[in-house]
Amino acid sequence: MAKALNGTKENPYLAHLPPDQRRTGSSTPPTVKEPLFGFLPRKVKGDQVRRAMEGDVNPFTKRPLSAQYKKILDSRKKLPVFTQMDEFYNTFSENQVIVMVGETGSGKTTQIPQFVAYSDLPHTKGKLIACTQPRRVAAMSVAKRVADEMDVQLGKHVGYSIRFEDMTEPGTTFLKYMTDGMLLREAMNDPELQRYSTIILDEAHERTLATDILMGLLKDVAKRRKDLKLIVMSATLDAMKFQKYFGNVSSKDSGSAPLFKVPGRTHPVEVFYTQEPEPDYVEAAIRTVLMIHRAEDPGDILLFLTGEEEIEDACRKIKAEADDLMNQDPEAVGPLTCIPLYSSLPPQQQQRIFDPAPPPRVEGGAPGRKVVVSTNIAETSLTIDGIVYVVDPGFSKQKVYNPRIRVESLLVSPISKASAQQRAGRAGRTRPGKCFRLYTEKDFMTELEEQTHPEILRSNLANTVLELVKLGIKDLVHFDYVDAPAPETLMRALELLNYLAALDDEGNLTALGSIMAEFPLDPQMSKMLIVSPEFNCSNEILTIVAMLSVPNVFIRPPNARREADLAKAALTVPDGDHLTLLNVFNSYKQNIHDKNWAWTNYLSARALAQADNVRTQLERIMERFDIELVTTQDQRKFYENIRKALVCGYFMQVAHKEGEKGSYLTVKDNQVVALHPSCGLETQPEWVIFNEFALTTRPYLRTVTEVRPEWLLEMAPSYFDLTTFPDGETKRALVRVQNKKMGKLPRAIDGQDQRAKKKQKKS
DNA sequence: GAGCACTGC
Repeated sequence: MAKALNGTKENPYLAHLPPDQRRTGSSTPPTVKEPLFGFLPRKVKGDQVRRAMEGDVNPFTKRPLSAQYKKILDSRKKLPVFTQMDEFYNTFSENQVIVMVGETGSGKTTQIPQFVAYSDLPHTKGKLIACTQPRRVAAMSVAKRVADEMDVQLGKHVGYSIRFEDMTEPGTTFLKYMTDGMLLREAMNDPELQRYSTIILDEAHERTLATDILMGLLKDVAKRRKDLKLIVMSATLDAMKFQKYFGNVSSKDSGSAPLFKVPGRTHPVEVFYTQEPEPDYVEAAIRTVLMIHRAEDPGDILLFLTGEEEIEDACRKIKAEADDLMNQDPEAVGPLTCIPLYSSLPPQQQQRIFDPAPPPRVEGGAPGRKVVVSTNIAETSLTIDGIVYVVDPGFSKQKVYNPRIRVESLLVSPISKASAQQRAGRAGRTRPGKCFRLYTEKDFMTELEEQTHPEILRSNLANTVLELVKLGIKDLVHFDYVDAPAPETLMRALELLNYLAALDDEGNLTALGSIMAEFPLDPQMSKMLIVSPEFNCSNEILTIVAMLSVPNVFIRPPNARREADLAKAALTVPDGDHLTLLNVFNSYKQNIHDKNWAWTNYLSARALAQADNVRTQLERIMERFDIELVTTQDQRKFYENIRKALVCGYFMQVAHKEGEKGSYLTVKDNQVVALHPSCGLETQPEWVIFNEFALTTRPYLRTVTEVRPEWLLEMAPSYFDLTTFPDGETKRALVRVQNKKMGKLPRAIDGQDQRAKKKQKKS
């Protein structure tokens, strides 16, 4: 039974004080101001909390509360969640798991964790409350806001934890905002998550890979740890699914976790559909933007398109046509600025979306208008105030995974209803707005999926499977997924991990696999990094891995392609793109004091700095496992050793040249591919390993390095076991290599191959 | 002779 904070022996609030300072056994009210007097952990009522919040002393720090605190408190009281505090405490006190629905503007992300703090009193027990976010910026900015609201310094009682930045103070921080991926990492080393009293999964409806895995883990942990509470916060449409999923955590629950619902605070948005389907959505979008500009009241426009090129193109066209309109009728049509927005834009240029709309061209003339043309980034990650009109063609680029050929690629696909709703909502942030959907109402009702498929169904799961095995989940097929991935996707992941020797034939984690899981990398990369000291090139592989983990460093402006290509050629290593990446990074470090070096060489300084950061992080992990950092002293072997180490990780991503036209076949999967035009190889070697299979205008291999076939046989004998290898030209080439290696004379191909050859001739 | 939706460890 929980005891109240009233000065009895069990008073956990005083446990940190020396015994003589504890007011034990006394029935007289405390002489010191104690804002949390009488608080029973997890039995707290709304009126108690409100009284504590209204006091003069910070209940958590015992310091006097500032005037700023009072001011923020007044604005907090106006939030919809705040008015439902009593209901929240009733639900929270009585249930281990609750699902909460809080629409945009309800204040759930900032308020609920604070409410929980008053109930859990985590600071008295050395525990923490965690609130996960899918994005780093959100974790950081919300933590800052909540620290202000609680009148504490960010990083003390309230902090955040994201990759590369831990803004928490052990022993002091009791409320921690963090990325979902970060909590998943923590779970790998503390599967019971003992540090936490309550875990809040925010934005669960986004269904990121990490949130989905956390839901499965936490459901299980909650069954074992009855003291752990969970709050799953989501948008309306998904709530029921989560309620059912968490329904059987406690035996007394009747198959459905309770729902706590808080309305949002947004303005109405009127939605319009087209009468007929639009054959060309970009053209229709441009037309609609111009129609709004001509005919609608002042207010900024947000247009959703799918990618960089499409956006830049549309911006040019909108600008040109809007200028025409204004010149034809300067009285009626105001000036228009068109601002592109996508993630690979430098942050400074992304800031332009917050610029005000242009003023009228002449005094008293038609007002100006701002049009933001954006990818999905404006759907969740970035909020632009002042948007009144949204134009939604109904498409976005989405990741899809094909386990059959093991290829992850981006495809332009129709969005979901939930996504369309989210987009429309962007028009109602500051005042009532309008949303123009460039598809018919019927298509909306019948063609669009309710929800975007969760990421777990659209991804290669090699990494996730390794993490799960490290977490002690043996039976991956029967893991309690919210949505189970395709069995074939799991099979592919297990197969890859087995070939990499991260898992043994029974699916158990090997010592190597255990170390691999510690690296925030794809298993192929952690494998080659771990084995690289054997080839005397761990310094170099570390750099290559870091470079492969950040966005493309090569910049190619449309108006300076030739110059950019020349700059790149000067840094190119002809044996392979991986080696070029190494060379670029080393040159960057050598010229680190020349601030213009990256710019003059058409390289992204931001991506290079990021690579440096990643490299440092990985280096620390290597140190922890005593993986040496070494460099080959024999210059003649320098590149060869690196290429051998690359094979140790990427032997399943090999292509063999077939014919003379530069066409390649991927080994075993037999996909016809070409080297990407950005590839820097000076010849077309017979054997290459590749980092990426890209499905764009046609299938391409990106980031390619030449390898020798005898290395394949040597480094990955089980994968290249010729007795089980599928017949074909690739196998015949490998047989020739093997025969030569074994000192045999070149001889006629064996019977099996004869048959294959005959078959090939026929077709 | 192309392009990189977005996020995360």
